[in-house]
Amino acid sequence: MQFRIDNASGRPVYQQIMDQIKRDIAMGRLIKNEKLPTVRQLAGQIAINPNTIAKAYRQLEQQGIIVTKAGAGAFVANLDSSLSRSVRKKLISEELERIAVDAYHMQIDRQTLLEWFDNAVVKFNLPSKKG
Amino acid sequence: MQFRIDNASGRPVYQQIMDQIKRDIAMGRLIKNEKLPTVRQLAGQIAINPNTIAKAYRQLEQQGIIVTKAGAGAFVANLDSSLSRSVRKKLISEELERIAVDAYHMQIDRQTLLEWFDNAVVKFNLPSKKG
DNA sequence: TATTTGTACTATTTCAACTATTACAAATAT
DNA sequence: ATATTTGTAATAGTTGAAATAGTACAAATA
Repeated sequence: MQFRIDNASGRPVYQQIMDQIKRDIAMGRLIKNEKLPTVRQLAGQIAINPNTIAKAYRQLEQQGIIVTKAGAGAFVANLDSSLSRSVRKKLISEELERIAVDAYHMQIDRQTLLEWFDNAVVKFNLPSKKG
Repeated sequence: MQFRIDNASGRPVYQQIMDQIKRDIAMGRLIKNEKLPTVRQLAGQIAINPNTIAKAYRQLEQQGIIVTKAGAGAFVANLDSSLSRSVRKKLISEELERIAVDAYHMQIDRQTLLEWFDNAVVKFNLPSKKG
């Protein structure tokens, strides 16, 4: 598994780890029950402290995205969003609105933004309705 | 002008200020050349340090969203995105992809996400093509 | 039974965010 | 002119998250 950490991005390393694992799962590069790198492996590979990886795994588990077993390792969990629809809508819509504001100030027209949106969404395996 | 600061959100206060000003402009609540609250006014109203407001204004000016004149105040600037199209596309697309990943893990289907996207975009005055 | 694995804990360092205060130059009002 | 208001700059200090360093422990595995 390949990781790319950008120390100049301002984004905390443990969040970059989380981002990339979530992204790989969403793109189908990591599948259900697949084993993730061990905490110590990944810490060695990226050359950072094991605690930072542990923090990322801890939060991913809390979000229900991976399952960890002491002694065995960390594994991709089943999809199971325990958040209510209203909470999910609120979280996603806030982000979407922030993007719309940025698009306004960058003078991006509606059609172009929709095009970029489609390009982004098509990369991931979102279910279709009733799917 | 009304401001709402959430100290528990984890988002820095100066960014919350920026968010709300950018949002108000994008929604047409603040129009070109309109005067913003003074640094000291706003600091008093929100009960935070003037430096924090100054930081927000400084960055908004750097982004070309407002214009400031010492002695006069801060004003809404003309729309003028100096960023290249490729840079704008990269910035926006990265955010859109992050949302798509989150939507995947929340098991949000394509149609629903598009619907939420439309709801978000319609709130702001994005130009139409050639507009 | 020895090793590997995730977890927990404490201590320390680093840095961004924020506060507090003072000072200054440009714009404005009188 | 001159006093006031404005954004800006600078210094110093506080707070909290992020990350490092090291040790220890219990569960799973070989």
